Amino acid sequence: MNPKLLEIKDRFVEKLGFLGSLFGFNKLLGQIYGLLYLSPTPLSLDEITKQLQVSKGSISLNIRELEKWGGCKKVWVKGDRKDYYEAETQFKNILNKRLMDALKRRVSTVGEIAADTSALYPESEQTQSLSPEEKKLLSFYKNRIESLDKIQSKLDFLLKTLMKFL
Amino acid sequence: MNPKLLEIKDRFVEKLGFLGSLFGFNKLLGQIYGLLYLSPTPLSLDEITKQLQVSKGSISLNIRELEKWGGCKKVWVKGDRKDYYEAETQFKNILNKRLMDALKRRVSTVGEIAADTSALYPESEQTQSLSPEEKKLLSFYKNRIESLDKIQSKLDFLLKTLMKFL
DNA sequence: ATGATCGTTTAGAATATATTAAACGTTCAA
DNA sequence: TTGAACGTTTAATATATTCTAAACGATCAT
Repeated sequence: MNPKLLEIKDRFVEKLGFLGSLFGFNKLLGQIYGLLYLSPTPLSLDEITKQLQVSKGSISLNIRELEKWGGCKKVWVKGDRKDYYEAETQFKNILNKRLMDALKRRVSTVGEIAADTSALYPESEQTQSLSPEEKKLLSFYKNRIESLDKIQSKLDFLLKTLMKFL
Repeated sequence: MNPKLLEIKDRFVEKLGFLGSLFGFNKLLGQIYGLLYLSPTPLSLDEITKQLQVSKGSISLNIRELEKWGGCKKVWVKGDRKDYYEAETQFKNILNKRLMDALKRRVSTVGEIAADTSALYPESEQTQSLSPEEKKLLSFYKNRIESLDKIQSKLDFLLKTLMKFL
């Protein structure tokens, strides 16, 4: 391959690895995406392995992860047994399918914390036995935990709004 | 401390550690935030160390990180040399001050990749010496990299819109 | 059937990250 | 001017993550 073009590709792959790690993915996952993104044709595991100089196992693992996130998809190449992959270039799809799901799941965790913790609140009979300071502290806890719950609803709304824009 | 209340606090702290790691922070950072969030009064490094059973060094490191993200702030306690911290409870502030900055920085990285990589494009004279297939590949690269740049603008717009909602 | 070619799994090695304990510099009170 | 009380830094350790190489099962051509 022409050294100039190779340099572009390598640099791009490197940067996408960095971008991936910025977003909390494995660096290799980002690199694979970069490689597929700059490939006019689908690539097989072998080719990816050769181009990135990484073990087959790692590629196998990360490309499935990438697929799970909607970053690439398997394509069938006539007359070849190998699995071929191509990049999902519609960024909208990647965002919608997976990233948003993950984001929503994270946001909902906020609400789960409130639900989970409030299950530990003492029954009203038990509350009687608390000292005045303890009663005060308990209601402080309740207040704070409740506002966390409200935040969750807000974030939820924000996400839904955001998704309509995409 | 009353065991019932202690249990609530501990559970809450644990969950916030988990939440923190979900969002790519150090678990301890989340726990510290949880602890401060459920404390009616500001806490000193020592108290945090004692309550979380973690070394002073770790706390020092992570609380500064937390502060950097707008999750807590130092407060002055009259007559005490120690640093005291309290949670930032206005979630809006945390989001605005730091999380959004970080998100914007990440998004802008996408654009930087395009700028950085396109700096490697060969000069037009050099392009002459490329074979027809190479020329084709180069324009393919240019196309893909350009669309990445467009995505960056879109994301940028989305973020700005989102921030207005907050 | 046999062997070659796939992708996957896995146990151990390599690497990166988080944590501790101790040393350190500063500040302040005596 | 000491020394005690702070928060920070750091070097070593512990832990978690990532990666490799080899084993494996499945599929296909012969």
